Amino acid sequence: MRTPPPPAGTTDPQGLASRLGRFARPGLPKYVALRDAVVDAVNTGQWPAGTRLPNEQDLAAHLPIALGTIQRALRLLVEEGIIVRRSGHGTFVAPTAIGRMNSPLHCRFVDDTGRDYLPVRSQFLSRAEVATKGPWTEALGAGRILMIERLMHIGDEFRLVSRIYVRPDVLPVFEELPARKLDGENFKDIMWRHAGQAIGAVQQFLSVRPLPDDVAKRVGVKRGTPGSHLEAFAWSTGGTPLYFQEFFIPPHGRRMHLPSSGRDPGLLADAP
Amino acid sequence: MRTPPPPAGTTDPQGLASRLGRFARPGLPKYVALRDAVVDAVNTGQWPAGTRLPNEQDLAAHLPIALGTIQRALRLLVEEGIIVRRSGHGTFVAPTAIGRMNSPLHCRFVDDTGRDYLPVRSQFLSRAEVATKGPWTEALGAGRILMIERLMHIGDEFRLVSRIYVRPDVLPVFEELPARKLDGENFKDIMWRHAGQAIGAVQQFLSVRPLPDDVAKRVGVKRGTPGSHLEAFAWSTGGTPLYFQEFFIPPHGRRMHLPSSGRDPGLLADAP
DNA sequence: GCCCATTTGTGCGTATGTATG
DNA sequence: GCATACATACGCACAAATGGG
Repeated sequence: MRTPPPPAGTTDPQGLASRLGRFARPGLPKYVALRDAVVDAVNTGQWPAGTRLPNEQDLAAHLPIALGTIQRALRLLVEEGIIVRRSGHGTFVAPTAIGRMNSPLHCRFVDDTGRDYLPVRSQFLSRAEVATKGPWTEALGAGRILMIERLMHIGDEFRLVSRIYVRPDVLPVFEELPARKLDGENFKDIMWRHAGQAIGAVQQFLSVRPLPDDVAKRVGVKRGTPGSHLEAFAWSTGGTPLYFQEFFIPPHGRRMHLPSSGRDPGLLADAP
Repeated sequence: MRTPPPPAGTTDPQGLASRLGRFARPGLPKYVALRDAVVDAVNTGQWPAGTRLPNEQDLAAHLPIALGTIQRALRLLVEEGIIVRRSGHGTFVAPTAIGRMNSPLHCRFVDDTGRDYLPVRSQFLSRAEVATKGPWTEALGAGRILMIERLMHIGDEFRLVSRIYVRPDVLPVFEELPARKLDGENFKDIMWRHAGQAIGAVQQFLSVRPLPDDVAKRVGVKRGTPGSHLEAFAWSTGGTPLYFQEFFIPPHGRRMHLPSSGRDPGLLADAP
């Protein structure tokens, strides 16, 4: 009998072994394949937060991977914030593993307590193929680019406009899904479940200038009101560009929590 | 004869061995000690950018550290952006190693070419001990806190106000240095040379609201003009809080490049 | 184009130390 | 004290990338 101190259940090495088979490819380092297998198990919801992983010895015994390599994969997962480990205790899926991987950049506005975020509701505005050049072409390269524009309602306090640019050949979901599915809360879940890739690096740029007229109208401020323009580029851990996203943010009374690359320490309360 | 393809010179394992002695302490993992020794050599300017490090075999042969452990330290340094490595080529101090470590968050505004930053000139405004509570107390804890306020001139185009909060017991330089030394270009160099710690994590918050009146006056915009308020917390790799910094940014025509945690891929031109 | 030395990158197996309950 | 499990370290072998002859 094994003791599962935190919530949730445990995981058997066998299950991971079969999963590993789907990710192991010739040329791909084993520690990457193992990481991918774990990420997948977490992403698909099969290993909810708090799930206990087998210990290092068990993994090394039941997988065709040496202990040192196992450890390297686990270190990688810790750095990415997917799992947490405690000496003499065990290895567990991190409390917020899914959210951290899936949406390093959705709108997080800190509430009055400083320990939580305001609820966000997204409203689909438009989806279009863009042919013009812009920051998105720099990042995503040539080829077809799809833009999805949404209006984000932040805790019934204010609104902002978000535009995300993706390559439909990399993320076909965006083209295939009916417009109404692009609406609502679970946008990001849908999105990264289909991408299946973890974000490796994020680059962000901020400018402060009058909001475009159409945006000002959407978010309900006077024409010419200055606001923040936040641009973000995201790459997978493999280095392939994933998306370009821009936000037009009118003046408001909240603090927006910007994402950092890789492991995100979370809110200040539980900072490193 | 060894061939040093990039600029600068090479390094001998012996020199590193003596340096390592100053960092190795009982209880401290060897890979951390080696990392610290390299960081120190780079920070003190003794290994300028492009300096070639000995290869893995040499290091393992001349240091009391096994190859696997050497590799772990070098991986760590790569993740932190201190060194760059190329198979079959060698290990070199990264082109911008100092800048990246020392100032993950100084004002970087992209110029017209999109490949470089505008020149920044900083002007000392005031230094004071703050007793009031604020975001800085959350991060830095109780105890004395020193605030240094500066006016940053961005490429003769506009100005912004920067305030940095530190604990004088952690970074005594800030208290000891005469005010005129806190002025000018080399502020950040002075600063992190004395800190000797690499930044491990950065957390950032953005709000958009009217600039405080005193700030508006300093940067030369009308009272009540909305601007961006950027707050940043930085921790060392060890997890101890290093500083809290805030920027008041008026509307302008440039893109500010926000720092990301850990290794920073640089400008878009040389992104991953 | 091809071989070859150099150097990094990956993987294995083992041993030992340290934190936790 | 004791068992468990993570953490560090060692030494070796081989694969893959690079650059020069």
